[in-house]
Amino acid sequence: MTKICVVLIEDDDLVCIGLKNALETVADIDWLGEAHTGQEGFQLLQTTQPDVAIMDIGLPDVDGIELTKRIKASPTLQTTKILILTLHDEETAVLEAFQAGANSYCMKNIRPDLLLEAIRATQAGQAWIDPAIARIVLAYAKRVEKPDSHNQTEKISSSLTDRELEVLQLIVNGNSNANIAEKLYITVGTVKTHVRNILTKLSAEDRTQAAVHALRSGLVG
Amino acid sequence: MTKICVVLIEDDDLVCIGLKNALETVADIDWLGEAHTGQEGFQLLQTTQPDVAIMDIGLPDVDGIELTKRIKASPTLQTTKILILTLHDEETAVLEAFQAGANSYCMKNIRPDLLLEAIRATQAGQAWIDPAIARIVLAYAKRVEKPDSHNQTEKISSSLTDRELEVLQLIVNGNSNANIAEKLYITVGTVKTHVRNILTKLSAEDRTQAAVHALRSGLVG
DNA sequence: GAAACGATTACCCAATCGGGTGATGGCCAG
DNA sequence: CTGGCCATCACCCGATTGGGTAATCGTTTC
Repeated sequence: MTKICVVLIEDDDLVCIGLKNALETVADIDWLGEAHTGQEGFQLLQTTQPDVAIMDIGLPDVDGIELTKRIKASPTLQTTKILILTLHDEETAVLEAFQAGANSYCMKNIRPDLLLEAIRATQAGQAWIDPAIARIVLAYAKRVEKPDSHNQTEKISSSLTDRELEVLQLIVNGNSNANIAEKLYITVGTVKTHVRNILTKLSAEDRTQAAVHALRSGLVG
Repeated sequence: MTKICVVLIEDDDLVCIGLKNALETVADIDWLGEAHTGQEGFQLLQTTQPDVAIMDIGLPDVDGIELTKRIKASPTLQTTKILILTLHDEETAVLEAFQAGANSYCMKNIRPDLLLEAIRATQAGQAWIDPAIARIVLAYAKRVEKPDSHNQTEKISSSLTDRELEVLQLIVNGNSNANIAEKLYITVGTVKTHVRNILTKLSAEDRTQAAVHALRSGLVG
């Protein structure tokens, strides 16, 4: 059996040591070394050419997302898979990392046995997404899923007029009635009428409920 | 320890028996029964009110996607999480299932121990996506680019305290400050303080923006 | 041509919300 | 044991929201 060659790029010493101890002794893992900064990490990658690079997002110099882009852009590192290991669970960080070409994404509090599972899946060319992260990606996928939604959403949205949908979208985007009025070149009075009609049609008691309903049902993005 | 109540909706007898044997003996699983058709399954769900419903997509009458929609539309089954277990790894099926509101998605060839992991994660409100499926969802999310551009990567959200998260969840569920106070057995004054802190931490101007942010970033369900 | 519907505007009023300020007690770490 | 963090509560006040009611002006549809 061929071992999986792994390097770690992580600035936190504790995490570094912990992972090394946890993985070094595993039969099918070949621990090639670790780096503490992005620059250093890139050097290490060039010389070791690992199967899987485990990396933090929050590195002191070059962050994990930038490093991911460089790896994907490097002709000599095309076979290296990237496993992001981080504390961040913010939407932008997660999506940016994947956009950059990261293969997998784990939280630092992941159980060691699951991390091992993740490393193997990543090496095999699969994407392993931490459940906590999966929610974010899903929420995103759900939000962009809509260009061709001709299902039950149709019925609800058909009860809302075009103008009302427009107002609803602005509500979801966090606008006050005054802001909406400004953006649609109508008076606040009109906006209030639209909002009231929206609330009635969606059986919502206030704009917050309307926004949540709209997002969950995919009425708007 | 409270057990996780589970039902299975699956037309293939072999898979049915296999799963039952595999899961019935697990300590924290309470096997409430199984159904072989969508109709039958819906009945079973109504009477048993399980924590997690494991279901096939390819059912003879009402398919898993339709059934998922019905569950999500049913007022009495709001707490039931849905774990799709199937052979299908086609993009449309996967995306449709998630759009319908499925929480997790596993392939039938999943290893039993990982399935167990998936059930637990699902019950806990997380999304467990099979690595093979994750690739599809990711590829999709990647393909559809984000139209909304200017996002100033604020590092936030994880700084919310437990209590604040609790309040945020109630906001998303459409509660007024008075309602939240009632449900948490605290006064409105306290709720207002929490809400103000939430708004500050999330850089939101009002509760609606906070709710939208929470939903989008997966902070709450 | 009348009826129905959608978009627009205005006004009043009560409830809710959000900002500001300040205070108390519990708990934990240095 | 002191300072910081968290949860708790109380005020005040201005801004915003949502409900009710009513009116005008186009389209579209029957």
